[in-house]
Amino acid sequence: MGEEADSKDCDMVAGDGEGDEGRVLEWEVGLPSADDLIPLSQSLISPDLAYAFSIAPEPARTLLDVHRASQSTVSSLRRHPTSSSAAAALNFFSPFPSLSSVVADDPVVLDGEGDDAEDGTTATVSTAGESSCVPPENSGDDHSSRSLKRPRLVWTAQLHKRFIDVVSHLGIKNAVPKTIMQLMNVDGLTRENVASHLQKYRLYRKRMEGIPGVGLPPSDHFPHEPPSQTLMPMPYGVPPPPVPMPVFGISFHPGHSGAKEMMPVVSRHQAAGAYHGFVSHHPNGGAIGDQQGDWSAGNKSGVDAGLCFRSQQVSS
DNA sequence: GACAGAATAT
DNA sequence: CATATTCTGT
Repeated sequence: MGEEADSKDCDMVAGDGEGDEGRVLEWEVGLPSADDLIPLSQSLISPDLAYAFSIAPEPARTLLDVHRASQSTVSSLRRHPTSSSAAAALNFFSPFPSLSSVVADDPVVLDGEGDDAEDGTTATVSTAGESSCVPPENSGDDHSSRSLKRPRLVWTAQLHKRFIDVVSHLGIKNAVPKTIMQLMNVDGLTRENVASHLQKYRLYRKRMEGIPGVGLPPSDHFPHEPPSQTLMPMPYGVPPPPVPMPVFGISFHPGHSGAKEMMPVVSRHQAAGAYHGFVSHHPNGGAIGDQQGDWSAGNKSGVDAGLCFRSQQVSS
């Protein structure tokens, strides 16, 4: 109906070949170099592997596809000036986000259905659910993606980080499920997913009110504030996998017999698994110093290399 | 009705 | 315990 909004501000994506002019180096800190990334044109998994797991061959994706998806997301976000405050929060999208690693600079894909880009930069979420990657075609009656129960979402460290980033940017006040969901830009992530997590997050914070030693993030903040690191990551344990866990991963449920089907992705970026653990403090427990794990949200350098989410939204 | 948030259920 | 689902109030 009205393509008025050009993606003027969006052209800073790496589309212009050597356009170093438009690049913000700060954003690239910690990112793998171009050489480390798997080219978009290359599938993440080998054909054999794909076949073995009955994974449909991915359509070739180009940078354009990625950009297109990214832009559509951004523009769609822009189109909804939600509220005043939320709009303000969205602001950091266009001009010049000084964020180090928040939202939407890369579209996240949740659900490997097959029409979204997926690469090193594109985050992907991973669900735990049925064993194999490919859900049986659905014999008979199923109406594509509708009425299908999605597999349980696993909040990986990456996902959680995004969550935290977004929440901290919005400020607790504006951090409501819908907005968070939008800003996280994770395809397939639902409002209830976020709501549920948010609920937990809030509980966690509440529990921690007044506890010295650890700073709590400002409950609210102003329209434009740089991503102050003053946020309170829930204890997400992830960062350095003590044990060699090179694989990247799909977080599968421990429910399935030994079939540990992780994509033997060669990525040397360890991709965190699910976070393990909230601190379980007892309400009246005296000792609160324990840090069962700390949510690795403070991890600036760790750019979300890959969230992997595979939903069994069989279409077709 | 859509949504947020809390309460339950799995 | 982590998430999902359901319920309730706005």
